[in-house]
This record gives sequence, C-alpha cells and structure tokens, in this order.
Amino acid sequence: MSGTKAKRQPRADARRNMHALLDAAMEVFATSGVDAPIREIAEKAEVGVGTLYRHFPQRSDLIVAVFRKEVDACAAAASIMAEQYEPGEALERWLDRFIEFVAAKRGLSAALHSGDPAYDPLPAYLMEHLAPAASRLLQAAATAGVVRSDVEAPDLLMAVAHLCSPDGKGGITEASRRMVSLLIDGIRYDARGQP
Amino acid sequence: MSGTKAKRQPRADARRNMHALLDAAMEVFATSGVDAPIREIAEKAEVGVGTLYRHFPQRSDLIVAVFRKEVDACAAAASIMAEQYEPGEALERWLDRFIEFVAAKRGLSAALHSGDPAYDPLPAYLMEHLAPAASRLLQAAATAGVVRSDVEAPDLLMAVAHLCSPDGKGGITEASRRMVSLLIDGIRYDARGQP
DNA sequence: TTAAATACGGAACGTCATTCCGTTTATCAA
DNA sequence: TTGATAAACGGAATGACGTTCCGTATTTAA
Repeated sequence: MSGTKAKRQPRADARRNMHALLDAAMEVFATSGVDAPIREIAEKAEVGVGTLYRHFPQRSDLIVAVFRKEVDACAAAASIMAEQYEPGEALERWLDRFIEFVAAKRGLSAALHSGDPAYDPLPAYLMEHLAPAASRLLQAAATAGVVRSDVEAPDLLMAVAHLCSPDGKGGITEASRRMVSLLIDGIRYDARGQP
Repeated sequence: MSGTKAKRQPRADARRNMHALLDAAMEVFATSGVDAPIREIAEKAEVGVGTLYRHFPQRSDLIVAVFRKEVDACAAAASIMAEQYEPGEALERWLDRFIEFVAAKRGLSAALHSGDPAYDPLPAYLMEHLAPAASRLLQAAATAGVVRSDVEAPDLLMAVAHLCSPDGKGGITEASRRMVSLLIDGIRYDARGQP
C-alpha cells in the first residue's frame, strides 16, 4: 500500500464541465465583475449549480481558479512574444498584454482587500509567475541594448499595476495608457540620450 | 414664495432615531465590520428597519455618514489635544488617535475599492478635514522646535495610514505601532542630532 | 453487461437588502 | 385642550443570492 494512493482519473464529463465552468466564469467576471451571481455562471456553462459547487465548493475557489488561469496565460504570452518579435517590441507588446490583464480585474481588488483569507496567496502567485516572465523579456531587451539594464521586473510590474488600477471601476483609461507610455519611455535608452 | 423654502423642522422622534442609528451603526461597524447585517443595527438602535431606510435609503448612506462623523470627531480631537498638551505631546497623542481611527476601518477599505461611486468622495473628505488639523499640530510642534519643519501634513497622514492598514483584517498590530513609532522618531529633531 | 463509483441537476433553505403600507405619533392652528 | 394632518414608525413581504441536499443519470472497470 502506497502512502500516496493512485486514485482513478476524474471522469470525462467532470473534466469537461470543469473547463466549461472556468471558461464561463472568465467571461462573466470580465463582463459583470467578480460579484456576478454564481447562477449566471452555471447557466452560461450549461450546468446546474450543484455541479458548480461540486467543482468549486466556495465562490472564492472559482475566483481564485480564474485568476490563476489568467496569470498563467499572461505568463505564457511572454514566451510567445519573445519568439515572434525582436526584444524591444516583445517587451512592449507583453506589457500591453499585462495592462489588459490588470485592467480586467474590475472588482477583484475589492476582493483582495476584503480580508477573506482565501485571496491572501493571490498577489504572491502573480509575482512568482509573472516576474520571471517579465525578467526574461527585460534581460533580452537589455542585452539587445534597447532598454536600460537596471530595471527590476517586480518593480516594473508593480509600477504598471499601480498606474493602471487607480480608482474607478471601468476598464483601462486613456490616462493610464499615457502614464505607462511615459514609464516605458523612461526605460528606453534612446529616450535618455544614453548609448 | 421663496426659492429656498423654510420647511418645518424635522420631528423630534426623527432626530432622536437618527442619532440612535448613527451611534448603533458606529458600534456595530466597529464590532462586526461594515458588512454587518443592517437589521443588527436597527435592532441595536431599537428601531424598525423601515425607520432605518427612511433615514438612510441605501446601505452606503449609513456607512458614509458614520465615516464622516468619525472623521469629524478625529479632527475635533486635534483641537482638544492642542489645548491640553504641549505641542510635541499633542502631535504624538493625536497621531495615536488617528491610528485608532484608521485601524477601526476594518472592511472599509474593501468598500472603498468596491467601485461603488457612493464611496468615491470619502478619501477626499478625510484629507480635507484631517490635513488642516494635522497641519496645525505640526506647525505648532515645529515652532516649538520639537519636530522638523519640512513635513507636510498630507504626507504624514498617508504614511501613517499605509503603515497601519496594510493587509490583514484584525485591529492594529504591534508591528504597525512600531513602524509608526519609527516614523515619528524620524520627524523629531532630537532623533537626528540636529538643533 | 452490470454493479459500483462518481457526477449531475435543480429544488429547497437560510440570510440579506430593500420595499410597501397600515398604524402611530408629533405638531400646530383653532 | 383638541382635532386634523403631515411626518414618521414598524415589521411583514418580496426578491436575489449563496449554499446544501438528495434522488437521478452517467461513466467506468471488471
């Protein structure tokens, strides 16, 4: 007998529903914010609420799962950008992607500040997964000589996040985009008259 | 006919209930956070929920009213401290009072980030009312030579607020108090070896 | 093919915020 | 003091929501 038991694999319909729920939740959260009724999500996934609760016993479990999935997608985008574009443009395009991610978190910052311990690990998760991705892009761009080499990935992510999620609820503002543009210009060599 | 009509004064029982509701809400919010059921507040005020809604049509109206009342009380405390203590101690004691205020805002920061426009004016209200109070104390202390004169009141308030309300939910932590202590030491002349 | 394990659906429950309306109370002029 | 009237009160009713429960349906493995 092994301490870690090899349980039967999850049933096919269970996996299917699980993915349907995640997709539906992602869409509903993006449209109506994280406060959207859980029934709406079950409906969009064409699943009963009982099934939803089987997979995500608490509402926060669903929110956490969607958050992680989106963080992972954002991290994966970094590799894709790195492959398809030269270092400078890859970094820029990925930051745009990251801005989109942050801006889509309408209402989530409220959840993060709600005091519910379920959300405590999320900021760390974000940093742990996105900082390495950002760091690779930064280093590649620095090596190519298009950005400064003294910019730390966590600082950059925090700065962009703060510039983009300021007060209101609605999506990304023009002001946010302009501020991030300034930030990016500050990172470039050629904007500072340096070699 | 006058444009501004002189309506009859509010009825006596109405005023009484209004105050009872504010007091009850203050107590309940402090005990159970701003998410406490509205019925609990009505009960503690010995009033029906209908009466509560007559005075505060939306839940947020009650929260806003309590917030403002507490800001006002904190601002008023500044004058009292200034009268009763010498400048250095007055500033220190008032900051303690301010810390208490910030720490008691359990759950309110979530409301502030909820995107509900009802709460948008609150941060400005806080600054407008507390910064002048803090400024007077700072200037008095600076004139008396016990603190530096280059500290701006809004900066001080923001710094203390950030040090005290960081992540958890529970009341003020020992760590917060220590950090604020350090901040205050940094404001003193005698801690820097300056005249 | 069949029995057990697993998963499903959605009605039912308890909790809230909010509304509605019949009843009570304070106010003021007579 | 009294009576009419506007103002305010109380709490049952409503509707939305999160969560639980359990009888039924489906998948899996032998």
